[in-house]
Amino acid sequence: MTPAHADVVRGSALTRNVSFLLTRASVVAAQRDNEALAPLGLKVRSFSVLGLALDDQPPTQREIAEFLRLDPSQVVALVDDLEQRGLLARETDPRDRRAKVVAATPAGSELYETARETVVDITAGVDEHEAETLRRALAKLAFEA
Amino acid sequence: MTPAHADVVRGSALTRNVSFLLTRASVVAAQRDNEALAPLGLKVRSFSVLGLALDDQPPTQREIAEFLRLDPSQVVALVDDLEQRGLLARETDPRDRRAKVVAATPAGSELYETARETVVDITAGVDEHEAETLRRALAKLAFEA
DNA sequence: AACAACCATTGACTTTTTCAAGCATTCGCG
DNA sequence: CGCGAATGCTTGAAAAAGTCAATGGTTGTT
Repeated sequence: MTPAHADVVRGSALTRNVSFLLTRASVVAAQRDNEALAPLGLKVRSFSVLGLALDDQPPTQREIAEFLRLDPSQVVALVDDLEQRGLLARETDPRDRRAKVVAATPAGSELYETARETVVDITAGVDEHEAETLRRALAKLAFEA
Repeated sequence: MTPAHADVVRGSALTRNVSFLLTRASVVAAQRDNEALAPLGLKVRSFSVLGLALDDQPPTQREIAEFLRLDPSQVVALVDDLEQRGLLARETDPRDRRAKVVAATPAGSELYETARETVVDITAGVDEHEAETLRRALAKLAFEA
């Protein structure tokens, strides 16, 4: 076991800084999730894209980019990868032929399901009421743009 | 105003995924903070390092790396920059001459103070009780390694 | 019909992240 | 004590992620 060197610093004012806690928590979560998803050939990014593509009314790439706060060009790469693996498909939006709707294939939704089981819920150590307040507060911060 | 394209996707299951909310919220926060800090020549990273160097018992680079979850080599670059600008100083730790203790200079702590005022508190729209639960829950997630 | 706005894509470029190797120092153990 | 393993900082290279401008096809507006 590492002798918790970080404890020295634990008393820092940063510990009460929500921005800092946010980034540290998200890094911790992302590292864990990426590790869990690696065997499936996914990362949190591709996992999220797959999840969005699963919707009844699948999103366009632009919507994905906005939702995930990515540059559209990054979405291209993500979708390219998942499409080549047969996990989702691009279709030009009939209502706007510039846009491409991204929908998961059966294989994609199947993989997503196993992936979802693989990723342990991060709020395991938190009680349900607290977890719910957490979700609500985070959602507020995440979508306050 | 943009017609909130992302709303289409707002109902996605991801919206209840804490990991996702965490990363999205932290990206939003980081972008805002970076923007606010830019005029001072700081980013959230350097701001954090400065904050840690302000402690009564200043940390070593290794401790900074661990606390910020960065690779030690990244800390080198950060400290290099801040040191060249006279905002902090390296001193070899008398108790372990391999390690270098990083302490803020007066100029550094002054800049940190103005920086702290510049960065608007992200929990402005959240009531205090909720903010406190948020902090507690985030801390749990952030340090559960 | 013409023009501006918009989506997806490409390519270039910068920044961030991740690794491995190096030197100096410390620690544990014989 | 002395020797090898481990640790802390530093460097440099490679991979990944982020940013930005330009292009082709399409839409919407005038």
